Amino acid sequence: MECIGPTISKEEIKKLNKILTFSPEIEELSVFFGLWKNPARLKIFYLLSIEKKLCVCDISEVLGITISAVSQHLSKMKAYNIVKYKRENQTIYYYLTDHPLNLKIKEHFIDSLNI
Amino acid sequence: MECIGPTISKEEIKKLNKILTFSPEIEELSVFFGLWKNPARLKIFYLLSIEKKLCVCDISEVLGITISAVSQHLSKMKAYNIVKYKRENQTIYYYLTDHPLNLKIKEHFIDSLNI
DNA sequence: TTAGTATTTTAGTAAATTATATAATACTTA
DNA sequence: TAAGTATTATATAATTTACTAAAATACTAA
Repeated sequence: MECIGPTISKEEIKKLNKILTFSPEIEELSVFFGLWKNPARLKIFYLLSIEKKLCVCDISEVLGITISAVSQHLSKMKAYNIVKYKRENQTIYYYLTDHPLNLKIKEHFIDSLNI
Repeated sequence: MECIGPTISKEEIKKLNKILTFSPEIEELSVFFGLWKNPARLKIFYLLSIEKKLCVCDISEVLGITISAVSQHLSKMKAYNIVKYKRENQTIYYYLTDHPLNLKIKEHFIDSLNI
């Protein structure tokens, strides 16, 4: 079905379209939210906010998914600077970064969870 | 590969597992973030925060996607109480609700977009 | 240097997401 | 009531996601 009668002016439409057609900031935000729409990653975030540092193996045990799956989640989170890691002997510990969006997610969404 | 040596105790693992295995709040949050991981829905949200009310046809023009696609996005957003609508003659206008998570998203993420 | 532990990478698959096109529905107004 | 406009619902195809299993890599410590 065609769009015959928009309720805002052609100019307004053109202006808004221009603003939004190429908007890297929105794309970036979208990717960022994409990371949080996954319950496993939300849980990892929650765990790391409590325990400060954990290894892949710990998280795998707690969440009940394979180490491989956890590693892949962490790798995605690492790519967006949500977590970092440091090695201590054989164990690689992951911990949350102080990425500004991280802080917002924690403060406004995670900390208010009633669990 | 098996997990032989977790770095936290069996009790700690069991406790955390119990907390997280069934956690409707996290599932809910996950669904909510899922709504914003889509750039089109982020843009719709942004548009509605500027224009206050818009019809499917307006949004379709601005975003350059079919009316059908917009309608489906709005329907998903409606289901989670992000938008409501009211009919005025033939036109159905959508507008943002004051859902508390809505306000947080707007205040902390949308308003700080530099576009 | 070799065996053992920890983790990542790769490959494959099932499920979810997002878009389009088309059909159906809802309402207005001539 | 019939024609026209606006919107939603349904079916489907393409893409993305998220998991597992197995192979590869990285490091430690005997």
